[in-house]
Amino acid sequence: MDLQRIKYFLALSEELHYWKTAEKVNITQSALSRQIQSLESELGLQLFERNKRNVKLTPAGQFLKEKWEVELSELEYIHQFAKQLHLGERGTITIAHPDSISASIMPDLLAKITDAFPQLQIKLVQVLYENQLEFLKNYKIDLVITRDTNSEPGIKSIKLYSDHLALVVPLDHPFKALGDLSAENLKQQKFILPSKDEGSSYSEIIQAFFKSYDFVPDVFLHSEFGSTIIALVRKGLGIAILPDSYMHHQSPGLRFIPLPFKTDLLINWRADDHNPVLANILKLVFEY
Amino acid sequence: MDLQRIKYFLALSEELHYWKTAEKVNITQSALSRQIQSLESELGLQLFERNKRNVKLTPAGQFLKEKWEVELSELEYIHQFAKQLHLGERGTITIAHPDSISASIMPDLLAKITDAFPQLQIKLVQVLYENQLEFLKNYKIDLVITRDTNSEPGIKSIKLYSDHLALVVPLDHPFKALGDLSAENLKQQKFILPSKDEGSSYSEIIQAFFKSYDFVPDVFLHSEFGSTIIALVRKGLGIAILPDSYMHHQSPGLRFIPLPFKTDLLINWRADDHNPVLANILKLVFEY
DNA sequence: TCCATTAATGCAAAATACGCATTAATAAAT
DNA sequence: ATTTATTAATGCGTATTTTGCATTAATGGA
Repeated sequence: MDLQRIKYFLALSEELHYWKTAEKVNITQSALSRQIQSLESELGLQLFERNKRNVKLTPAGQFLKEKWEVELSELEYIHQFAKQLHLGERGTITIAHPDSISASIMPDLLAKITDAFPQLQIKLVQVLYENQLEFLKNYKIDLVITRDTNSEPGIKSIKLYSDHLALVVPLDHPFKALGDLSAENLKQQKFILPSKDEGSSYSEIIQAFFKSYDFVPDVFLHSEFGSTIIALVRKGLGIAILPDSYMHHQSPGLRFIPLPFKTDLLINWRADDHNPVLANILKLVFEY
Repeated sequence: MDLQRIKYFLALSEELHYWKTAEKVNITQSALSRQIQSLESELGLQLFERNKRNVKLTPAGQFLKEKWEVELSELEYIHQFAKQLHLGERGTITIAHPDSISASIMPDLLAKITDAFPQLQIKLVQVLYENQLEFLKNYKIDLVITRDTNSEPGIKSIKLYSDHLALVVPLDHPFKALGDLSAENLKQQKFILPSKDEGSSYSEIIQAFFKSYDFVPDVFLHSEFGSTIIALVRKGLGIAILPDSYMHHQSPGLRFIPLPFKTDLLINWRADDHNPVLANILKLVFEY
């Protein structure tokens, strides 16, 4: 059963006149007549009561007219929706990102995405460092922003941005600028640091920092969550080293002292993921 | 867009294998391949991600699979329903009938109808004598049972049944049988009769009855409704002449004395009404 | 009774769909 | 690295379906 036939039927059911209908739908009267006939024989019922003079819907025809109008418009909507999925203008994508950029890069990126593709559904999730690539491979997430390069086959990634590291201290702390730091006074500080594996390259850079002052820090506490670390520093429980993206968070009472160390942000996705939504988002990211 | 194509698509979306699917739907792999291709080009989107080795739904394909499954089953249901309308196994018909047969012929007839066509919706309405044919012509009712022949063009009718008239008296009334009636004692009775026009031929028969005893009745009250008349007779307010179908009503305390007069019941419908439901009901009625 | 209208139909041409055989890409086996 | 097996796509000739034109036949109105 061709949907075009149903459209012809609907046109005829409005006009109730073969000639006029045929003209309106741009076929000949003979073609229209046969289309209706084959529709009737396909359904095994009569759609119109007709003689050489009049055309009138049967009860079954009337019923089908009403129902088919609804079904066809539903189908049209469905096809349009599917087209948007195809173009990557609709659909869902799940993104994992580190807490550190939730107030800096992420809002900008998300604004850009929703601006370009307002129908897109974006799911943001927090994924522990150790699970990131596994979740990506298992289709639990489609895009993950990390601070660590990966060498997995099948996972593509590109550098998105470079962050400076910063020493985070309370406002009333004696450290005001990079020059205030020395091996001696650093030794007297209590440090609150990220867990060893919250982005291993990031951890390594922090180690490098301590090494440059040639001492082993007194680590008071490890936390995986930057916002927790910031709260602890604000309460005066210690000082921290964080990517300076955190400066964009609402953090009164804190001073960020930039350090000459950088940490990269990378965006990762499955190489074989052909979801058009992903393609569109990557396009936006690359423009970034 | 042919629905058959969508069915092929759904089959392939289950199997995800052209050969197996083609075999299952009884076409060659080449035909299936082209069906899917033309479906894709019709929709302007890709349904499957495929190379020479693997077949996989795209997001749009996955979406359409789910939606089309629903739509197709809805359409199937609709077509089946329409088929039943065509066969007159479903649909609505509005029937008007006189009160007199609501406890005799009507229950039998309705039982027969619902037995043969359990899906049919029957609307029973009361229509005043004077409106019966007008309502029938104006499509307010489809079938009307009357006690009067009609000569309207475009209205067909056949005789359904013949009723005897009966004299209706309270049990304690001196009239016990037809022999008890005479011109003298009839004159002393108060009569409760139907309105002059509640089926004119019926009225005429009653007039004929009185004429046969050669007197003019003392008519205490006219009513269009048989059940009202019966109630009044039971209360002793007078005696009545009614079709003996009323015997089938629950009417304790009454005696029906059959009279040698008959009144016909006719069933009427529009000659040009091709509603299959009507045809089915008439078929049942004719068997009656 | 005649005329105008109009849905159905015979027929040939055009368009479409199909099956067969083959090709080409790719994953698995050696 | 090379071979083999699998399998979706495709070229081509055939079969089927659909179309338009012209005509027919039924019907309501003058």
